Amino acid sequence: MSDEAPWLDEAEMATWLALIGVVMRLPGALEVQLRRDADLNHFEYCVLVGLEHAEDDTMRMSDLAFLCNGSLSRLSHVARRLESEGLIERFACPDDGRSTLARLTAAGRERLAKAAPGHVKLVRNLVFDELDDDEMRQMGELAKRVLARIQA
Amino acid sequence: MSDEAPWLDEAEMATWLALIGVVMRLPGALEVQLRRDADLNHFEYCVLVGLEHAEDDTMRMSDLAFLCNGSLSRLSHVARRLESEGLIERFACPDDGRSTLARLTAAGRERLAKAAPGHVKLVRNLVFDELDDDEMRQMGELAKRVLARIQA
DNA sequence: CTAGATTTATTGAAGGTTCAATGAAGCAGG
DNA sequence: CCTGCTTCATTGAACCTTCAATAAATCTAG
Repeated sequence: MSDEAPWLDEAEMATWLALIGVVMRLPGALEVQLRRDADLNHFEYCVLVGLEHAEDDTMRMSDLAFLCNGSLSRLSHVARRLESEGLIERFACPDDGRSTLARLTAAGRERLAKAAPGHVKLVRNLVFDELDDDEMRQMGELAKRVLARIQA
Repeated sequence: MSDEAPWLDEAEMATWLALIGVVMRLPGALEVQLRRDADLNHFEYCVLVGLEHAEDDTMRMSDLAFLCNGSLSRLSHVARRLESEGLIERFACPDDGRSTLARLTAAGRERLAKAAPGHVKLVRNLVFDELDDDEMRQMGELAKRVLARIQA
């Protein structure tokens, strides 16, 4: 932990305000579309996408929670809702009796299909259409390095 | 709204995952410190900081909500809590009968003083210590442009 | 001038997230 | 083995945010 200069200078403050602005506003912007097109919030969408990209559409709860950048408790509550809607199913892990596996159902895949096209369009519209290829890669690299610190 | 290519290529996806990771995890990381040091969540902290930087420590509710990247309804609920703790006070705007002004109290300033040093340290630790000056400015510029799209 | 539209703010209800507690399953050392 | 420690997951309560409804003040078009 750094232990120096008390506050941020002008350039740092400008950067921080822009970053925190994106952090605070992006989820809400994404959720408008997801709610309208597929009645999902952003975290629910991440869960379904995470499963879709996994082997056999199946993943351990705790791995899924990490992938989706949420707590296990949060995922557990969300999984109950998604399961009650038939979008995922849960079952005991054969290899480790402590673990639960979650799997995307056909209905879950259909729901995802309703959300995804509009979601991608929106992501392009909000982020990628604004950046050229160099800027996009630079943004990714910087975000990746900051993310590594947050996760540590 | 762009209306092209259906999904993100590999580099775009890597960028998106890093960006969304920061977006999802940063608030939680900040709140641990704020809760510990000053029993505030991040939005409450933003409200107090916003007022501290304003003329006469006073700002219209709707301007404050925009500055803090939240809805007016959210601010209204939070303002009730902060006011009941004596950290801010609210009063009618003399110029426009529809508006309410919020002002930071002495107690609010003290509470902020408990939170701020640790908050700045954490922000430096998570973000600015990772970036050199060029990278910091680049990040700020890119975030600013993306934020402009989100706000529009 | 005034009727309707807009801006500003608050409120209650519904829904989602966090936090702490609980418990089951596996692991590690004696 | 069996005791304590760790991992994995769920749960309920408390808390926070969102959404829709409400209402007051201001603006605007005719």
